[in-house]
Amino acid sequence: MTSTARRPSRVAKLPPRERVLDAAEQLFQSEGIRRVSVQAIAERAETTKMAIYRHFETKDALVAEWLRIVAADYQAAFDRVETEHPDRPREQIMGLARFIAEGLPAISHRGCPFINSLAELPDRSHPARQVIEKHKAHQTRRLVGMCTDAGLPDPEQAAAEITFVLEGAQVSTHNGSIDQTGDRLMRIVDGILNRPHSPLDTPRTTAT
Amino acid sequence: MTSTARRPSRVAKLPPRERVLDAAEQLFQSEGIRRVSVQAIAERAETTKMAIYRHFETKDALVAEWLRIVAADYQAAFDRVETEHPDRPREQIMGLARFIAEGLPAISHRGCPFINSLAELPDRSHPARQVIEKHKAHQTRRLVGMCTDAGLPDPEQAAAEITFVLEGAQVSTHNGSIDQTGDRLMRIVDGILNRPHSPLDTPRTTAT
DNA sequence: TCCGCTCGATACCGATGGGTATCGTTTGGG
DNA sequence: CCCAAACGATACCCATCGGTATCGAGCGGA
Repeated sequence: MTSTARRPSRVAKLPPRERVLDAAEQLFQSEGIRRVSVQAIAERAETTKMAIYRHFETKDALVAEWLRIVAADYQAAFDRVETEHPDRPREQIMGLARFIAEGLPAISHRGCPFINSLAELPDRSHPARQVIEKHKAHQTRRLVGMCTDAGLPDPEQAAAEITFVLEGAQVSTHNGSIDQTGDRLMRIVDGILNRPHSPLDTPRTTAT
Repeated sequence: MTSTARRPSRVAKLPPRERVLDAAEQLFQSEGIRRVSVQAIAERAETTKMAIYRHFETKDALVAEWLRIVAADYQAAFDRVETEHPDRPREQIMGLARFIAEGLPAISHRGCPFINSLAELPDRSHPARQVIEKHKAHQTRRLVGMCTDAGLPDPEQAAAEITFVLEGAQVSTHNGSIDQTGDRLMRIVDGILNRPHSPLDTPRTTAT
């Protein structure tokens, strides 16, 4: 999840812009956006506020850039499961579920960055919001594609169900209302993929 | 969801404390907690900041009180479906799902108050956090009870799945990544309840 | 060598916001 | 009728925070 492997994450002699993004990543994730001041980011990045404003127009721009990076991490996860399980859409989806499930412990204190940012940025005009919406739309499209490839009946509905479950698992992990969310999540997704789709049964509710 | 039926919601000649709670409810829901100043609440309630601080120790206490009210609304929804469908746990659960599904359009701009508050209040020690956790735990307990009564194999797992789906539907509605979330949600919950439980699969607690 | 860019440091500005003090006015119960 | 409590209004204090201005030190390239 928080992609601690992307960059050394050890603030060292990286160029300041990278150090700032590293620091922002850590602080935004653990403390939230609005609770973290630019000053705090500067200190954590071992630089100054001025240096930050040389690289980013405003704090909002920095937030948007951070979310772009997080989105790229998720995209990378999609890419990885696709290359690891070529032409095996079911295993690709299970790989995605595992990616989320394994990230759950890391977000148990603090939630999913997208969900949190959505709550912290009510303005739809905020640049970060557009990053999120674009990312989510792209992710949904890709998941629907996998469900289609997996031969699931009504792939859009299946993608919706998987999305709901993935998001919900993160929320429930965050508020601690349910235990063993990782295991439960894997079992649920497995159940969705291996559901016996009785051909007589399907024309029940107003399916598309 | 936002329970516009609970109180007149029309700021009139209610006692100031009620007017403050009304105003806080509307503003916190639509704008978020941290973006709403006490001053703004006072203006909306047609009173002053001082009057607010006569009834609430701090802003945090007001936030907690607001969430207590929201939680009570949800509890009322539980009570309602139980009395409307006595001894029919499946219909009770469907009623809950419908309660959430019908609330989705109202939260399409802004998300579920609990999820949002969780994101806005990272401190586990915040009084509002304890309200949320207590409420979520209670809700989970009740849902597990319904699943048990419904004779579902592994009721805890079923309750987890339903919870995930309900939370996820709210998140996905908020970020707009999926369309027709209400219909999809109802179909999913229906599928969970009417799933053919293969008798070999789960020799678990065959609770009544 | 010298020019220009980036970097670091500090001080500052203006706005916002939580919370308090004060004072005059309303209001309802004994 | 009278008093005390609650109310409304205003002004204020102080901390935080986004963003800016300035100045001097390093540093790479021509």
